[in-house]
Amino acid sequence: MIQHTNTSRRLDLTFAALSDPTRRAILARLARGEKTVSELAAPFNVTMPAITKHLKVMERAGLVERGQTAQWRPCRLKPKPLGEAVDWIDRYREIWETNFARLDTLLEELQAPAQNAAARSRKKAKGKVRKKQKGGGS
Amino acid sequence: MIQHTNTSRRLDLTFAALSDPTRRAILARLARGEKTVSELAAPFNVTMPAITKHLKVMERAGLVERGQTAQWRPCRLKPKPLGEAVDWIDRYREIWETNFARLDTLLEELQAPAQNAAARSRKKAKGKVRKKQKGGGS
DNA sequence: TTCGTATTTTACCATATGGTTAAATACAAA
DNA sequence: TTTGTATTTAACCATATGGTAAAATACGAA
Repeated sequence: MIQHTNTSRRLDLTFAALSDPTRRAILARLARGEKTVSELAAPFNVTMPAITKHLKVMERAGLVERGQTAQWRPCRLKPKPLGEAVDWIDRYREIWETNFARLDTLLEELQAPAQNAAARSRKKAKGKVRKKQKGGGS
Repeated sequence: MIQHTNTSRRLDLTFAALSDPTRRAILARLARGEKTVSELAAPFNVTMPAITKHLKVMERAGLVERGQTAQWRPCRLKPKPLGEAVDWIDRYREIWETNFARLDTLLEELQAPAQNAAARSRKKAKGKVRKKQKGGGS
């Protein structure tokens, strides 16, 4: 029946919010600063209620926060869920890439003399992971 | 009408695939190595067809690849879409955090003597961003 | 108070999603 | 060829999603 902890539920909402191109575009524009609903709606070819709905989805995910000044309800981006999403992905990417590195090593061992294979594999296992990320792995 | 480029469509599918807890759990287990469908189904309280469907969603997103040995169709994780998803998020998180840093500076300027404000803001703008990530920015 | 503007709410519609059971398919082994 | 095991397909159901048009709400300004 799956865990479905609070964190898990939040990830559901965050990833779901990110799975729509209109919402991602809204987010991208929101990243540059606070915007009103009509400002957000302008570039898209959908009606206002559609945007309102999208904003609700993002609000539910904790990705946007809204203000109120007169009849305007400006939106601003809350990046925390984005961080949690990245953290989740990175955890498993890391494991996967470790496995990949291990497979690498294994394949190498299969075609190398057996005596120094263990030593070499211990050596190689560092620095292989997190190729793509900006920093060195932790 | 939104762009809806190929990359955008891929992100749709990837984020949608990640938005379900069962699928995330499958992914997590797949990260530790190849598994057959029944192996994957075992820990969950759902029927096999449900798992088959989940796997199709993940396949469509390019997150899993399947083999075939006799009547088994083992699944293995393909991490590339995960990388693309993280890249997308990181791009906008970075912009947002830059804005945040700028706002910080702005607020500071508002309560500081005007003559050295500009100089101070230029100084502070570095290193503020990417708090959470392992490496240094850019 | 009345008008105009910004936004949300209320039906409503079509399609997608996540699940089920039962039947079909694919293959190995007896 | 029959049997057993792994997996998918088909048909169905309930609910969610993304969209609409039209009405309701909230507020500032005249």
